[in-house]
This record gives sequence, C-alpha cells and structure tokens, in this order.
Amino acid sequence: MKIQLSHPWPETAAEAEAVQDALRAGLDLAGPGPARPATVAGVDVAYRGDRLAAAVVVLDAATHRIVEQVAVAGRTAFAYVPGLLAFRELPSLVEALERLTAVPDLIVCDGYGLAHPRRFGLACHLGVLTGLPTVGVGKTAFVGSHREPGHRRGDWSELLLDGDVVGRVLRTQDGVKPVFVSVGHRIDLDTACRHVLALSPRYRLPETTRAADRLSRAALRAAS
DNA sequence: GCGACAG
DNA sequence: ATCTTGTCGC
Repeated sequence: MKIQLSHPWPETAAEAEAVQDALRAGLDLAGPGPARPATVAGVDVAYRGDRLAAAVVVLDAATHRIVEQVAVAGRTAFAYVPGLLAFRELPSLVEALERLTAVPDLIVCDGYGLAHPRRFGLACHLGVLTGLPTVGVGKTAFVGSHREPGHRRGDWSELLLDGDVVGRVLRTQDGVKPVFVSVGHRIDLDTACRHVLALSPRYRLPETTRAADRLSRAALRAAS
C-alpha cells in the first residue's frame, strides 16, 4: 500500500492546521462502514527521549490472532501539541503501514477522530491518507462534554462538542473506566463502537491497541 | 485574561 | 507519551 504524505511536511502549527483543513475535504462520513471486517489493524507509537517506534499489528477480526505486524524506529519530527498529535506520529506510522503485505479492512487508532478541536484528529488523518475505514479510541478526555455512562460493559453516553455528537464514551468492561470512541473515516459511530466492543472481550482497551502498544515498546527497546 | 489539553 | 513502589486480585 503506497501512501502519500503531504508535501512539504508542515514545520509550524499554523501550517499543520492548514494541512488539516485541506485534508478534511477528503473525509467520507456517509456510509455505515465495514459490517464484517476480516482483519483489523491496530497502530501505536512509543517514545523515549527523541527516539520513537511506530507499530502496526493486523489481527484476525474473529479470533484476534495476529496476522501480520510491522515496527519502524525513528526520531521525533514534530513536538507534541494537543490537536496536532498526528504530525508527530504520522511519518513513522505511514512507513509501517506501507510495509504491510495485505491491506486491512479497518484501522483502530490510539487517539481521536472527529472528536477533535478542529474535527480532524489522528484517526481522520490515517483514514484520508490510506482510504481505509478508521476509528479513534482515546483513553482520556480531550474535547467535548459528556455524562458518565452506565457501569456495565456496552453502556455509553454521547460525547458532545458545540452541540454536535462527535463520539461516544463507551464502557468496554464492567466497572472499568470507559474509553472515548470517535469516527475517523468511512464508518459510522454505531458500527465503530460495535467493533471496539467486539475487540475488547476481556480488557479495557481493544486487542488491536494492546498488541500495537506491546510491539511499539518492544521495538523501541530493540532500537535503543 | 486564565487554565485545560489525545499521545 | 514517560518517569516509578507497592499493592490488590485472579
């Protein structure tokens, strides 16, 4: 899979925001998204100083067994700025995705999609760049307001931003802190939450996220 | 004006 | 994200 990053790569926050505004035109939020993805990819990045390691792990959607995995070591190329996380992680993540031998049916990202101050988080970037359906799963609140969802697995509440529903606060395990789900590209919120829940049979975070997190940390250790 | 702020 | 001890629970 060949992926074209924006050229030139933004240097400043203002340039990065301009890139987001331009890419947002490519968002597809019309269809319901994949009902039965055969494979789902999880992506994550680990850091240590200015070193980083990006990982993509493709799982069989039904069994959650690892089908393929790729890790890429690199250096931090953009400072962390809330709202511009994508520019920090995208270069290495894209490189890892390009090395996959098979294109996954869905990508689950660490972070947010539409639930973003400019309505274009990391999951939206990855969706527009790859053309694949993407979902954002955040571990902590970032933008928007919400009521506390019920305490049972599957309970959820709306994430609201300026009067719009931009995501859901979803309980993936009984009595465990909820996750923040938002759509990235080519999928609807209902379908996104359904897949996140199916990918989290035992732990708070989706198996895709857990697998990518482990691989990125291991790759970071191996590289440094 | 001040603080908060994905990973 | 990362820096970190002990501690509760299966």
